[in-house]
Amino acid sequence: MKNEFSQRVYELALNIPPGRVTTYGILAKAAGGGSMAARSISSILGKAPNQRAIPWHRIVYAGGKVWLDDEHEASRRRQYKKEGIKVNEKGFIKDFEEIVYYFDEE
DNA sequence: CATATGACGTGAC
DNA sequence: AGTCACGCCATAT
Repeated sequence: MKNEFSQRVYELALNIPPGRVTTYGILAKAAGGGSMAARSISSILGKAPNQRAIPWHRIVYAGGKVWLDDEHEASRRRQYKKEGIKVNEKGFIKDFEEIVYYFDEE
């Protein structure tokens, strides 16, 4: 069912290991859709009731680009540093290919 | 059922 | 690397 998708997305999002990151595309694909379903991810998680439990900092753009927000940039960088994730000044994750999580590592 | 929206992806410049 | 236009998908109204 379609509802399965959103449920799966939610589960996967919360299942991202600390110190690792994933992209909207990977998440969407792992949930049963394609890379192009990334839009729905933000739609689903963005409208989820308990956003407080959603690890947004572990969900990045394709290529390891981190979502930048002038207001909460400092706190986000702090979380990344806390998990050992290095982020560039430009907002790109250092060694992205090494810490990206594809949900297929078992 | 049609339209708008969202923490996106991809390709072109 | 940065920006733009267009495409894609699930929800909300």
